[in-house]
Amino acid sequence: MAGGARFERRARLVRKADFQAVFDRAEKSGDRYFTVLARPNDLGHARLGLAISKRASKLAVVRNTIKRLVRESFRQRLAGLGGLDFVVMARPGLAEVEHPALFEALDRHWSRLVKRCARS
RNA sequence: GAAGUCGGCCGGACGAUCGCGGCCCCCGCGUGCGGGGGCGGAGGAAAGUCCGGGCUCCGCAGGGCAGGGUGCCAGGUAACGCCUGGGGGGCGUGAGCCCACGGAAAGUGCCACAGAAAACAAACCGCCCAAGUCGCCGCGAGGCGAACGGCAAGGGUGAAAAGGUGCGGUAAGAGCGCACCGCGGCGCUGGCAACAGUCGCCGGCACGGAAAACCCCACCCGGAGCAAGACCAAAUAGGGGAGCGCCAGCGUGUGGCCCGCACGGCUCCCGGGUAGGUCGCUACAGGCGUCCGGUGACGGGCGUCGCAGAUGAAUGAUCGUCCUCGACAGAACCCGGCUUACAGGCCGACUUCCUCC
Repeated sequence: MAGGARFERRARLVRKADFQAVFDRAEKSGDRYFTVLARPNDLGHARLGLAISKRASKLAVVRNTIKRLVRESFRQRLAGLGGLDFVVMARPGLAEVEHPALFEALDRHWSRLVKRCARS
């Protein structure tokens, strides 16, 4: 389909070991909303893992909303992300921020991390 | 029309584009993936995890102790700490609302501050000198005074001071006596019962509060939980399953302990079980409609519908239009309750007041 913005299932971090690998050796990019970790894989496409803790918000509704927002951003940029594994963590206070601002912030993280991983 | 009480219901809508996970059908092949089509996809509280049950495993849940829960009566229910109806007490003009509502004459302990005294009563102020006692006066009869004497009516303290009011009574008083009220016991009547009664008899009254202090009484409760549990199965360690049998000791075993119970021996069989995966996993004490029984909770009959099943965890993002500008908040095995949160709105029944006819 248009833009090839599909996947999801295969584009997710599923195993505990996969998460651990990213946490162990990763490029970091952070701001006041998110902390994003990235690490190259050899699959030829990007994968996303979410680690939205209760510290970000104690309400399940809010955590779900954040996850959906991050997935949506990831889905739209998927084609340009290459073979990287990402883990996104949210910081407290996210709930009050407007969506467009969060999308912009995530875009910055994606492109920054893609550049850094390409260099190394 | 205004104020209020109770019960029930809804919880942004529509469209476009891009997406997510589930099931069914068709096609393709490399048999779990791709393509196409269709159907559905969070809540009234999904929440807190406070009760109750189903389900699963464990010794198939036996006896006792300990522990926990419940607590007016009757009914409903799978069950309950829930619901309905009734009784009692309290609040409100009223519709209605609220109540851990068994036992304090089984025992132990407690009742702050204040107060003399907080439960075998007692006596600070006060009241009284009739008898007895003491002091003073008098020849004497007697008089006056008093507390180490009598009293508990009045004052004062307190949430509460040992029935209330009146009359009699008395030195002053007191259920000391009487009347009425209250209280307790027994009976009778009504009610399944809690309980009630203008009822009768008896008792002058022996009954302060608190059981959300211990406790007593009655009834109930085996434990753990879907990370239950079953199956497939890399790695690693050596054990696991079935059948037959057992006197005692000892050991082992999900329950806090004891008893009881099972296992240990022999024979036969062979895989084991972490990562990962599959099942459990959604169909039901089910929803809706209707009729019947019941004051009601609810029960029964008939018809009809199929209503989320994820597992790093699916219901979203963007844009447009509209309106009364959108609260609290996200399923995780499933139900029944309770409790708590909640913008705004709708419907019905009833109460009080005002106005009009």
